[in-house]
Amino acid sequence: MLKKVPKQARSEHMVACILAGATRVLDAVPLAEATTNHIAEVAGVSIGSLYQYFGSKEAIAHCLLHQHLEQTVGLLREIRIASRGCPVEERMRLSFLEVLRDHRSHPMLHLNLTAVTQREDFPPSQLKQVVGRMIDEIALGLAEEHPEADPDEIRVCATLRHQSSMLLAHAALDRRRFGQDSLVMDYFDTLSAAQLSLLDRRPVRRAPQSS
Amino acid sequence: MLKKVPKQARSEHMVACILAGATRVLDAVPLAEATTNHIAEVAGVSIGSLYQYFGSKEAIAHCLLHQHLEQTVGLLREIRIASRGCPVEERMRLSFLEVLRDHRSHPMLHLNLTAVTQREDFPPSQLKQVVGRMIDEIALGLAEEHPEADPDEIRVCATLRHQSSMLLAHAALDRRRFGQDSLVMDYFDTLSAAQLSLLDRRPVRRAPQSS
Amino acid sequence: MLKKVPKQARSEHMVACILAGATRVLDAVPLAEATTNHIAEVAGVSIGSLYQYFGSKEAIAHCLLHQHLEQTVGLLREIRIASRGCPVEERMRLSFLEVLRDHRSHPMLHLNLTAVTQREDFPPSQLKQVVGRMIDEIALGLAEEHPEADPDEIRVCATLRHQSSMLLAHAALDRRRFGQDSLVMDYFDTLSAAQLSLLDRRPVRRAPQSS
Amino acid sequence: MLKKVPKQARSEHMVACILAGATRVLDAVPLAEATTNHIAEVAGVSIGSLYQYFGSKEAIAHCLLHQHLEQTVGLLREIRIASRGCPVEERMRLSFLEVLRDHRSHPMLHLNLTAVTQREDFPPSQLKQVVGRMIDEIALGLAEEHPEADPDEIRVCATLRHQSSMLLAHAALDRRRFGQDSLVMDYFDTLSAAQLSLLDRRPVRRAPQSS
DNA sequence: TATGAATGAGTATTCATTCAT
DNA sequence: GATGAATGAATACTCATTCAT
Repeated sequence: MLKKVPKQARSEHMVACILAGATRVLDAVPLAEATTNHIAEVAGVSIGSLYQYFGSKEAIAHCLLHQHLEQTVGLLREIRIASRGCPVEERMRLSFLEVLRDHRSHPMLHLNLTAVTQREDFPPSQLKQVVGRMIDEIALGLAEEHPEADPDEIRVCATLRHQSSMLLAHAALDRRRFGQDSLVMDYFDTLSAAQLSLLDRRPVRRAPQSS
Repeated sequence: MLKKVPKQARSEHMVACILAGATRVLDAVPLAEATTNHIAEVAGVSIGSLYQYFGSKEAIAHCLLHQHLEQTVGLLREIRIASRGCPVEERMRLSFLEVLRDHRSHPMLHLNLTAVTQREDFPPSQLKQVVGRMIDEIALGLAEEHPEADPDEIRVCATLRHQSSMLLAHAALDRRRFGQDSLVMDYFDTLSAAQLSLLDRRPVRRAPQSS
Repeated sequence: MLKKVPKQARSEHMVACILAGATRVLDAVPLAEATTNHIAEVAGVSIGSLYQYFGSKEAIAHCLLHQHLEQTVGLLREIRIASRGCPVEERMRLSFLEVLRDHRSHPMLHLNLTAVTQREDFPPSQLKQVVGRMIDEIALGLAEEHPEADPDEIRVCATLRHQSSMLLAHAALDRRRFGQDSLVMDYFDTLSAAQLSLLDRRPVRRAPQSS
Repeated sequence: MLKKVPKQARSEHMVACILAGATRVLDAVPLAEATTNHIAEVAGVSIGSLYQYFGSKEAIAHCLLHQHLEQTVGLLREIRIASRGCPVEERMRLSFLEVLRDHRSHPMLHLNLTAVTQREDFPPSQLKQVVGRMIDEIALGLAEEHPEADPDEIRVCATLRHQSSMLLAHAALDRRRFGQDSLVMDYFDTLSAAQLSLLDRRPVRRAPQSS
């Protein structure tokens, strides 16, 4: 990802500055419209230095995405541990609220980073690993609630939760549709319950309570 | 939308070619990276001709989106009319399968068109109208099933269905995660039932705090 | 000049329309910014027809210039003949007023046509002839006043008059400098007198009357 | 005027090269037909570098015009100071010879720069100031000769002198008409005397109607 | 190592001109 | 002849990337 691993304090600070600049820039314009010169300028770093550490514009985006995923995984772990003992719905909701908060603070950024992921030429290895760790973390949470469930099934379910949380959080950014968060949370609760019921092998389909 | 309305057969063919080319190109790369020259080349049309009918790169994307939405609205209507008498779940599923098939045939394209929609400078009127018609069409389907429901509530529900169908269809594109459609349909059925139950005012959620 | 000499009434009308359109367009924008499509549109003629009669954009400008010079030569002749018997200054002034009026009615056009003349690749023969006739006409006027003067000298003087009249008329278009025509005419009279004195072989130089 | 002020020696050289190239190009073709790529090529500089310092094609022309006017103002000042004590005609002639020499060395260039001035969208401030300084300089010369004259009248006269010098110098470029400079100088002397006499309030005109 | 000047391939768009109808 | 759709070379300008200082 990084062209050169920063060893000295100065280098580390440089890389941090560049990423901070990139965060600000990519939170305002799509990656394709963001220029490296602009990122360097906002970062308060010379364009030459930027290329000392990042081989290309995409490398910056990838690094940012990586950094962000790592951060989120950490947060989710903390919440999982801290919320032990709470009712399921509450635990699910707490995690999602964290994701939501994160998206709300950098609306465009997440759209951009997701777009990077969708590219055909998306580079695998490094980033796939972090996504994997994210799924693992979610799976851990589900396993705590359903110790009896098949691990494979739990992973599939975790993957779905990850996907849908991201999608819902993105959608929630559109204030025109989701004016109030209560609507989003309602939606989330419904989704979440449905998903959990899938895990219970007792599908909700066909008007369950109406019988 | 179009700079000049094609009158002769030749012109119509030209516009069709350009849109076909744009479809192929935008199904491969994000709009920001697609070049007008490339679109023209793939369309087998000179760049000058492209600009004879479309004032800008964005105009092409907008036209494509418009065309596609119109098509989908039409399909949904046909399905709604043809499926009268079938059980609810079946009707819902038929519509969604259509959406899914469409996404599957042009995976990237839909991602791109959605991205266009998210742009801040997204132009209103023309396209917003078609999105409106789409919601209306979904609302009609719901109203047939719930004639007693409040029209406003139906529209909200229709909007949510539209959103979630899109989200699910997008997610389903990721073959790495949804290898078999049965999984997607399971997911859809669950979601769909949950949403319908919301309309019934009998939420699916298990043990909400309100009890 | 013309690709094809119009023979029929319809063709002549066509050419007239094109030239009228070109006049309107070139009176608004510099030749380099005027497009043939725009000229055709303003002329109410198809672009294909325009190229039927004029081989290129420049051909139109040249034709316009030619037409205009012919017209001016004719006007100057009429004035010369009609003003016989008037005092010299009056005669000179009458001619210049005609030139000035013409420039005032199509300010930009003259600037443009002059610019065409200045081009390095300005084509000779045809247009040079008309300019020659213009000089001849002016020379005739001077000869009537100075029958005793050497013909060659008269031609040089006529050339100077032509040049300076054009220049002065152009300059007079700049209302910021020449707010009132009286100033222009004052200037013209001074110039004119100085030129006539050159012809008298009694140069004005060095404060003539102050001695 | 300049997008970025050159600080290092290298940058200054770059800007100098670009302006030199632009001078050569604009001395051959009208601004509208000069391409930035061509200017860059002739200047031996990459197109990117050109745009590093000049925001647009027009910016180059304006800068060139500015530079040239500054230079001329400086020259005229030097001549005025150096020629103190010489007879009036001599002083006037010396200044004009300088202008003439300048035009002769870059015939088309001056035509082009003047054309730039005539554009409707001609930007004010910066360039207008230099033109103002030019008039001021000429006025200073006149004031030395006519200390008793009204300052306002001197400025009007200076403006006229500036105009007519330019016009005459432009006209003199046409070697077909002004084969020898003696003719131009004769013409200039006559004009100059006439103008000075205007300032003396004793018009040269022969037999005006006011007598 | 840090800098930022220099580079030039690449982009959207225009417009003179051709030619099938 | 008249039309206007089609063409594509050409243009102004941008920006990722390199490299001399």
